[in-house]
Amino acid sequence: MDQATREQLAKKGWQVGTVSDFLDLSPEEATLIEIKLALSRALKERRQQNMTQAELAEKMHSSQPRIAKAENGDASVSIELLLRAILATGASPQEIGRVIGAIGCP
Amino acid sequence: MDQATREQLAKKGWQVGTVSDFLDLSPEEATLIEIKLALSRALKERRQQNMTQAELAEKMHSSQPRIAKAENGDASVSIELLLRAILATGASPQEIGRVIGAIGCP
DNA sequence: GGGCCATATATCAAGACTGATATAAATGAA
DNA sequence: TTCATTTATATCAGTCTTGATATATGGCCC
Repeated sequence: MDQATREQLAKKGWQVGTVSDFLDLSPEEATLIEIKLALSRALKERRQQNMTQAELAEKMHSSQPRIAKAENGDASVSIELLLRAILATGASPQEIGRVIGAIGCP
Repeated sequence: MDQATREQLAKKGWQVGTVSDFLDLSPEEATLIEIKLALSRALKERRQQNMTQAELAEKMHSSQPRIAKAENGDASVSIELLLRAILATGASPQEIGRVIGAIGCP
């Protein structure tokens, strides 16, 4: 993860323990964050093709502000909510598998 | 999802709203549960090849009882913890992607 | 400019998830 | 069987995530 990415993450509330911890995330922690970011990007792409944040929120019994946070990779959004949202856009497990499997593949 | 699967789930605490709701989960809710179950099965397989529950727990700063619950598909375990555990066994995003992508593929 | 829609940000109480702890059950070797 | 190891179950206080709500910003047409 490069420095620019880290600064972006910090702005969105990502922190693991102290700030100094944040400077060297374990590979596992970094991968987990990458999974979240990949899911939020995929969510945004899929949702934009079919509906508005408010519509998706209603469909999945959540709220528009929470979808906004999910799409922006906010740290307060769980993977669980990201997956629920992506599934609500009509994605299949296969599509989700592809999104996660593509992480780190140049 | 067949009847036997449902009965197993009920025993582990899976419920969405009331029991009657549980009898007809939305496809999205069902898929989310299938994702969790697939991840917990994969976790158990991978972990057993290399280490004990206690060892894995220490490596990822969790506890042995929580790993046990994760491997048994307990409803009180989040996808987040499942992923952290699988990553701690050394799995790559690609392997996780395969696990999720294989859901529903006979 | 104003009005309208979509998205972003802030706050908060209620509920879910967590690690820790204790303990019980299973497994297996001697 | 007894003992050691591993795994399962139960409880609980602290923390994190949630939906709801209010509000702010941004774009776009008139």
